[in-house]
Amino acid sequence: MGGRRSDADARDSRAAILRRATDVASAEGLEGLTIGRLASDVGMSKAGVLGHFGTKERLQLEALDYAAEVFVERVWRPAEHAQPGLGRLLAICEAWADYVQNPSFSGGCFIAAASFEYDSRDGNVHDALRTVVRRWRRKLVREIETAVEAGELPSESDPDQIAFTLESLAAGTSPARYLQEDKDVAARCLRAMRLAIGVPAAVAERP
Amino acid sequence: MGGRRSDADARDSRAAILRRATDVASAEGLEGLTIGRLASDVGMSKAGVLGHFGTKERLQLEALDYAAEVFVERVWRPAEHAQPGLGRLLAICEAWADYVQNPSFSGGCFIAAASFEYDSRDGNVHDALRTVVRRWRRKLVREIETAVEAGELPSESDPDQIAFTLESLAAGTSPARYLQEDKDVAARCLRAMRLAIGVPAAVAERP
DNA sequence: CCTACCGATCGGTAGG
DNA sequence: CCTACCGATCGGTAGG
Repeated sequence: MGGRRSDADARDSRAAILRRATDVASAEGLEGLTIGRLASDVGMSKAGVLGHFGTKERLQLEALDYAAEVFVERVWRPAEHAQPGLGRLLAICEAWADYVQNPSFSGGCFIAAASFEYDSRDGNVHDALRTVVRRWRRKLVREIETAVEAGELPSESDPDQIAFTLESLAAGTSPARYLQEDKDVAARCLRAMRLAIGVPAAVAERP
Repeated sequence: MGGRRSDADARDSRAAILRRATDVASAEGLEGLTIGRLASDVGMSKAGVLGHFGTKERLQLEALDYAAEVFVERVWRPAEHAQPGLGRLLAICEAWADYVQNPSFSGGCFIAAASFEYDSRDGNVHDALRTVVRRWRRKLVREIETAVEAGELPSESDPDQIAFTLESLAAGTSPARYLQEDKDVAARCLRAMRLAIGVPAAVAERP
């Protein structure tokens, strides 16, 4: 044991650290991450862990990037090939509601948790988070606008308002999973999302 | 300086510690609270601060109690004297949306932040939080039921679904204040709440 | 990638 | 309510 291993091994252990860091942070918070705990989790020394990232902040930023990739994979990817407009928007909502109930990290949606943790701090993590959240917001607004332009949603629809509501619903649903007795938050969340979008009855009623 | 002061003085400094603790925790998290920082903020020694509460956990629990009282004061109290049913429900939503935009603590709504922080931990703080959140949920559901029974809302309304949606909206709106550019989250939140309730047009359009 | 270490700070206690 | 202290742990560095 000890000493530098091959580049491939180094990449593997780096990835393992990052996965573990993201999972821990989803439950305990990005600020609650500690190098020492992470080191013992992955069976390395503190210096070994820190060597991959330099500082705790860089580790936090990389964990955020990783979580953002997972979010895109879980929420955007399944909807990507649906028809642009209302069809894709509803596919996004379905995947999103499913993600909220069945998240990829043990503490729930990392992005939502980090948003709460850093909304009133400043610094590089706050800024990076803001960028991630805004990018997603723009994607949502554009999809809603497409649906309105295609006549799939009423022309009086307010895309910014709808995007705001969808985001609030997805974020706000998270703590209900564990803190409440709610059995099927995905169904509840999706129902609320459809109402907010103003889905025409014919579409809302389909299986 | 030094030595035990009068009971009244002791109560005052206890209250000052609690106010400060709640404010700090709203921004940095209940877990991020430290006795040392709190002590220097209020101009006391660590032992002096801890003497009032015994342990950090008791301090956290008391901060939660205090924040819950403030929440009731800001969100329930202004609506208390409105007519039971839809009138009171809408008054609650107005006060709630206002509270989200203009919270009593510098980090935003303490309850929402703590819900995220503790949803996937366990322990006494988690349990206490769960109690607070459930009590509020029941109050909401009852108010919605009253409105339905009075014929102010459609008889097909689902009180649990509506209460769930209102809570998710209020909680999820919090991070939008700082993390997004959103100017008037109170108005957006309130609009989303009214839509979720299914407020009859005549009521929704009033000033 | 390790051992060995740094100063700072953590929650909490003893004793007054 | 203070000073003085406890062992543990923090993020990070030196040196190999």
